[in-house]
Amino acid sequence: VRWLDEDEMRAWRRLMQIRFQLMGTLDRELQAAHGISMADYEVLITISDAGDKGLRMTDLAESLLLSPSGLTRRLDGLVRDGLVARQSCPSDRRGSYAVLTPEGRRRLEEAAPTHVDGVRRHFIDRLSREQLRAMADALGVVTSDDGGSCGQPSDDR
Amino acid sequence: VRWLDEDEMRAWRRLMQIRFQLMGTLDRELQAAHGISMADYEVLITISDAGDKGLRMTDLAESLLLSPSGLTRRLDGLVRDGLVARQSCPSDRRGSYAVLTPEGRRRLEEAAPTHVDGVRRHFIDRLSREQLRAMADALGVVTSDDGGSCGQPSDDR
DNA sequence: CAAGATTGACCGATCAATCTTT
DNA sequence: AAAGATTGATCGGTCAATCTTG
Repeated sequence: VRWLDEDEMRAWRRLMQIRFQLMGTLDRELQAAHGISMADYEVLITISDAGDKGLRMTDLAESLLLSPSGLTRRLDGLVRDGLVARQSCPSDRRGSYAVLTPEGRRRLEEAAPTHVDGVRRHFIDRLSREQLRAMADALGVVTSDDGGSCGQPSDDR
Repeated sequence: VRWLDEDEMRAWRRLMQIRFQLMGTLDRELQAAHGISMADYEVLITISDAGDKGLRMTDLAESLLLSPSGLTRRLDGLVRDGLVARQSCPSDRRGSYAVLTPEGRRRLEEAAPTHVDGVRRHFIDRLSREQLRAMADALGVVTSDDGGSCGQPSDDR
């Protein structure tokens, strides 16, 4: 076995570390300022990006890397709080769309500046433009084509 | 508000993506080959790194970025499976040490090559040495001094 | 039967409360 | 009292099973 040398270990350790630290920080800031978790924010922004007609449950689950049941339950909370509504699809009555309520859109628009500001303060603005590009390129190599196990929440068995 | 431009968005999105994808892949590979989750592996390796006398629960929880109760429960499983033992501390009878059992050490030594191989295949070996150093440097800037909100001093060097 | 979505059982984490020892 | 660790309640996620529609 070829173990990790010092450079390799440093890169690996920091990647593992950032995953908790950065998300945790952004989550706490968003919660404190707007009472919305990062998980909720990601749901809202994903629905919003899909346009006015909303998004199929299946597609939403895939975007969020969530299992179908996981999505159902995450949506339950947002529906209960009145930020999202389920809207049944006329052409295929099996499916349903998740759409933002006016309240949901309002809350998202309130929260978005806080979120972007957090991403800037804790990540983007700490790096030079060259570092940013290098980072995106490197992460792109890593995330692309991960042996077929990427994307789907439940996959190879 | 200054929104994210294309480069910035790309870096941010990929960082978010990798957190699920890479960990998920390594977890599945480790599970399939040795029946050990990444979570378990991290416990074992942390105890192992602490040397033969083991590690106090509190210190272990801090290393793993886990709450005290979370650690108790994670250890419960490993103790039940015979990989870790709790050993009460003679000088302070409130505390206890987590130590590896011989079986635990054996399983860790079996799993380690698989783990390192996975880290190489899915991350390290996809990057050049320059990319690796740049990535570590950039992540170091991000992880260090995150407003003090999330314990753990970064292992900067 | 297959596909979209939900439900039941369970797992792993957290906070708040508790028990023991200092 | 305060500190180390565990326990009870609960939350958010997964898988397997289910229900409905195509």
